[in-house]
Amino acid sequence: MGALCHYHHHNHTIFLSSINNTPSIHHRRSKKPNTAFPHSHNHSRASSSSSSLSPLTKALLHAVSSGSMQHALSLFDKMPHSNTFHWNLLIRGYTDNAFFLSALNLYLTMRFQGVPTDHFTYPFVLKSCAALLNFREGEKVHGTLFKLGFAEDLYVCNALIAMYAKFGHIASALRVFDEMPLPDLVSWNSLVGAYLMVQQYFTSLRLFSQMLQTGIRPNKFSLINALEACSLCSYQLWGKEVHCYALKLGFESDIMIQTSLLDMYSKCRLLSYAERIFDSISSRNIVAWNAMISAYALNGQPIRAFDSLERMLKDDKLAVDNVTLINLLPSCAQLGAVLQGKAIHGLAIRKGFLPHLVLETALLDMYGEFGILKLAEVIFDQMVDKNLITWNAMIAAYVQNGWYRKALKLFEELLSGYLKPDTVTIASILPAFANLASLRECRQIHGYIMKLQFHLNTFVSNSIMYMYASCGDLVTACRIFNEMACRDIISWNTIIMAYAIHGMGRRSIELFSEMKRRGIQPNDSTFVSLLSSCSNSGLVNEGWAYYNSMKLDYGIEPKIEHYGCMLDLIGRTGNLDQALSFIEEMALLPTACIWGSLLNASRNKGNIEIAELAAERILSIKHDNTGCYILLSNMYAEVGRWEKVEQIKSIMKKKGLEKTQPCSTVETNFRLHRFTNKERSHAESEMVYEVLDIISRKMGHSKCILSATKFKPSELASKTANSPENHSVRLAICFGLISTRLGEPVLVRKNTRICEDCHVAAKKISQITKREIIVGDPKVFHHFRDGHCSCGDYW
DNA sequence: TTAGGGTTAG
Repeated sequence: MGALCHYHHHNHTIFLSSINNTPSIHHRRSKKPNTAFPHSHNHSRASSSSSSLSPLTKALLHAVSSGSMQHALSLFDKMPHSNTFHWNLLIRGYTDNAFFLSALNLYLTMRFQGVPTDHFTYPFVLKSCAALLNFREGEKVHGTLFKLGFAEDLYVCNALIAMYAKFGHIASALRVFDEMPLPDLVSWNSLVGAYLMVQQYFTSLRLFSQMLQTGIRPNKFSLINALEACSLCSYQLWGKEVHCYALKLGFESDIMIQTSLLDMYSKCRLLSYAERIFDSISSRNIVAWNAMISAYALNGQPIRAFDSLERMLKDDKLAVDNVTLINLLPSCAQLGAVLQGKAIHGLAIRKGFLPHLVLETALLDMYGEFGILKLAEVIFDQMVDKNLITWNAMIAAYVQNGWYRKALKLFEELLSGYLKPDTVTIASILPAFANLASLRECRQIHGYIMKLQFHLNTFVSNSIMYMYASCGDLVTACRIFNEMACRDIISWNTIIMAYAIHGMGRRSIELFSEMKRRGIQPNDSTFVSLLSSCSNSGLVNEGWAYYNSMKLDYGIEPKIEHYGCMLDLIGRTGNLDQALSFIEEMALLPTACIWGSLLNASRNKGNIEIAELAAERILSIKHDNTGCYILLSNMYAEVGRWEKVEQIKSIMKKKGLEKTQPCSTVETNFRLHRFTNKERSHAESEMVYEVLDIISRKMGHSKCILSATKFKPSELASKTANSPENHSVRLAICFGLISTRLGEPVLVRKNTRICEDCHVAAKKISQITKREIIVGDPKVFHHFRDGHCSCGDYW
């Protein structure tokens, strides 16, 4: 391990410069309790040595120390002259045995009866308030002890810091610390711990460093705190520095320090360092094994996590505890090992580990990742004890599986309860807004987020940006990006994706260049954004260039998403042979998405043979893919193969699949207007049809202009009851034209992809009316301006 | 008689 020590010469050294061997300062009680206060008269007696204690007092002391509170209470009741010392003893007994409410009540009785309290009383009372999370009472006790003159006592102050830390009231904890005459090691450790608890890792590290500078020699708890802070910042260099310091102080073979180091290296993504620490532990206990199992999951080595489990059971003959199981679950999720996951669930039940808040939340999360939402819901509903993390996990499970409505419902339920959402809640729920909400609702949640000050969090800002972009408001998405104080790689990937969704590939490329200029290293997601942008905008050559550069210049191996983008790009060129050979040469097994991309390409080219092939492959993977049936059916209809159309219709009927009812929406200031095909129930329907009629006439003989469809036998008109002239999107566009301000774009959102006729019509309408028309479908936003569309007529 | 402790869920 000595090899790690060279790091203290590094520029980033923050701690070691202040490390020396000065002995710790001895802190003495700074000030005697206020003896002028009337209640303190028999204080000195209370502190006398045990040799001069009465037999009854000695018995009470013994009872409390051995934890028999019943006995202690009966002795206390027998006392003719109980004093402060006796009361303190009893309060201590209750606190030590976790009867916090009894401890607090006893203190209140003490005060009520006029028994004087002293500086020994308060640490116990404060600890009880903290344990009960009783903020109100804790503050009251603080007020009382302040008035009584105990607020400068070292032990009382330390207990106050710990209590406020537990409440998450960092400002109060800091104030107590700042007003202390001479904070000691415990005070510093408590404050550092307090900042850890409120997740302010950098501040806690800064405090740790300040502590070193004042010459206080840290103990192992200081180092454990510092290591946790380093791991949560994922800052390897500082972690290594603390490691050196631990060696210097002789904590090399302290198992708690070793476990903390292991965990720090694991969270800093230095798995081999973590393994070396683990190997150096002479006698491994369950905590060390659990930490190692967690390390493997965290670093994407789930198989090794299970190997460790086996070694732990066999070599060290240790039994699993609930933490072991909690740590194994993410490995199951990574492997998609449903059976093993369920086996662990069963084991947890047999071992009597359930109910257990953390274990249940971890199970819920795993089932969510498996996509087995029914089981996740069962766990959630049956949990007796839930916290915010549990709620967030359930919301995330819904969102990740596309159950947005359920997610929104749960989110609303959360808001109406006593728990308050945090940044994780918000970042988890925003994709549901992005998918389902109107712009007005997006603005509402945005306002709410600003009120909570969560918009300052990069993670949240990224989600807000994406939400606006997917709801059609690219302008606001950009403004948020520009106003962000702290952009990470995800911010850049998101803004590039935002332009991709809106078919503005050139702008995506500019942003990619700017990102590189600023020294930000692109990752694999950056290329997903960039390649989809090239594909959506028809930048074929650029797309190929980036695809090649990704591998050559950045060493990023293409994932299935990258292949999907490239296939869309190839599809645009209409070269289906190239598309087929691309699929064959892929290093990964094609998914339903890949075949979907080929299906789309063959539809655009009107190649029904390849479409059939693609559809067959899709349905062999996902046999309930409605969109696939519909697309194929439409293609058969276009070439007049009605027997095939009927056949698909009957298959769908047999499988219980229903065609999604196409609908388009437009928002005015106050509400969302929804149109289906041939809609006549809208209040303004008459006006809408009048506008549609005027525009159709302006477009000229609509029939011939709009007949851009490649195959359109005359019989089609009679077979399709649903003529494109009455498609929802046109009604929505017309309503948008009359209900929004001139100069503003008309924004229409659609739940299915726009048909070719409507696409031609929308281009024409944009030209005739000189208005920008934006039509968003589940995949892209078409920006129609002056008779052209941003998608380059391929979607 | 008086303070804090390693692994654990989003």
